[in-house]
Amino acid sequence: MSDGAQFRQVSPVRLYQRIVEQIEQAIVRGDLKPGQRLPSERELVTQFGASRPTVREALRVLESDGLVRSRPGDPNGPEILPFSPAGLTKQMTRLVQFDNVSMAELISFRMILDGSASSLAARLRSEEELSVMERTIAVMADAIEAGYEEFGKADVAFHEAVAVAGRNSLIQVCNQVVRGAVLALISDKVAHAHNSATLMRESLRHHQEVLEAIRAGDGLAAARISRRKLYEYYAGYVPENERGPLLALVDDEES
Amino acid sequence: MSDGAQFRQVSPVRLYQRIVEQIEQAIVRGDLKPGQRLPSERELVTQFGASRPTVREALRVLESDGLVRSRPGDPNGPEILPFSPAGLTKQMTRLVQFDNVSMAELISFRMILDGSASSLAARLRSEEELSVMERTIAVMADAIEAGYEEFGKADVAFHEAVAVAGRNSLIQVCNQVVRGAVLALISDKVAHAHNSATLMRESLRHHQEVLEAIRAGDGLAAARISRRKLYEYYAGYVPENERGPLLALVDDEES
DNA sequence: TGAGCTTACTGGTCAGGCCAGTCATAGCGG
DNA sequence: CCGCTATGACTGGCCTGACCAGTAAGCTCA
Repeated sequence: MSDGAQFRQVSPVRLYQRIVEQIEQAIVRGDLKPGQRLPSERELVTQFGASRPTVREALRVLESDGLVRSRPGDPNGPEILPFSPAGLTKQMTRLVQFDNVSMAELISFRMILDGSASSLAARLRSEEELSVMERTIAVMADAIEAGYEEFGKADVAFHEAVAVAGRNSLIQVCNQVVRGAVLALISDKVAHAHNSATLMRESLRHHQEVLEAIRAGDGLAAARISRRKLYEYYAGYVPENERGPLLALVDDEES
Repeated sequence: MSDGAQFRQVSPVRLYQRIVEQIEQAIVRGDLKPGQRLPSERELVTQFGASRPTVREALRVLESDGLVRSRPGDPNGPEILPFSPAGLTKQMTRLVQFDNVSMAELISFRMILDGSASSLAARLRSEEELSVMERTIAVMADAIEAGYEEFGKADVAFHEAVAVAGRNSLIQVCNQVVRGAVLALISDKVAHAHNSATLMRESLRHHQEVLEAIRAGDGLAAARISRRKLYEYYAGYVPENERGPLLALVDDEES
């Protein structure tokens, strides 16, 4: 068949890439588990039959991908790291900076993710998960006096709990990433503006409403409240003429 | 204030990282635009005051991040690449393989993204965008005889058009990434299974229904149909006892 | 037994070199 | 005059060997 005779573009594979692939696959396969150590650079040199600079290039790439970490003088060699979405966050942040993704799109995306997570949580949550959410909200209430630092942490914990109850770690990770990206863009403005007991109390109330909807198993309401809450919270950072898509999400279930 | 006196953990910054940062920021700032060239390695050595292995480590990291590309013998030096979500895809794929994200979660996420995109598109689409979608559907219809290869391309094009009309490039990119991850997991099974005119015709009909809902401006219907379509298409790849969360999404707007 | 020193490692960095490839250009033949 | 080819000055890919500043384990000595 002619399909099988098609040729793909080739690109020369560098030595260091082969090394990266081997180590990467060993980690993915589970042959190398987090916490375990790689042989020392000089030992890898003999195992791979490449020179030290080449081995080091591979290690630098793996390190930049968040798979391993080298520490000078460590006699045990580079450490295999547990998975972390940090790499995803980095790429996502890059996407935002590069492709000039607007604040509006970012928040729109958060509304979608958070709304979906709440909706799923409303349908799938167990009793224990519900009580975890209640506890995080209690922490939020206590943290109002402690300042935005503490409050923010509890806020994040609540959203994590919702995402967990929604049975979807992708939403969890993406939401985390997008939240990070949003904060990176408005970090200076937000630090003081949100350090207000009034705002925090309002935010707390919104969270409580979401929790109520989740408890009631009302996915639509949970999603709607989540989205509206986010819109009210962040709309101020979006130019007025770009708020259309956001409002479309707020109205989503009502028309 | 005591907040200001808090110390953060420090980690020794390697030389190559400083180089990566500088080049990275130059790209982000726009000082270096895609297509432009970096100085040669030996020139960078003098500019950064580092040795060639160090400069090369930095270049390898940038290359692995998809920011630049080095070609042997190229007298113009490494090329600045246009942004591509390939890095995101790589990280997302890693997330899937590592954190053992299940097929169910992947598809659940696609249903959310695609549904949201359709819903947004229904509310925000312009007439031109509508006609673009119509054209891609026409291409799909024509491609049924040409085999799944062509059909798949047109399929992707339709979803792209919807995402564009939804005014959210994040959805676009994420959807693309997740679709890639799904295909990577089931590529072998899907190649022949989907190469069936019956399946393609059914898929085409589903797409037409989505388009109708978008044309009518009915966001809810567009989202519901999108999700249902994806569920029917992919449910076979998900173990039965994991389909609960997916069904929760299908029923989402009906209860 | 415990505190301090020695030593054998580790990774970080450098200098310099060889090779194969690419490309522009100079010089050739037409 | 034009087109082709050969040359040479580059490029990146890779290697060798070396030095340094750390770490940590083991040894010595009080």
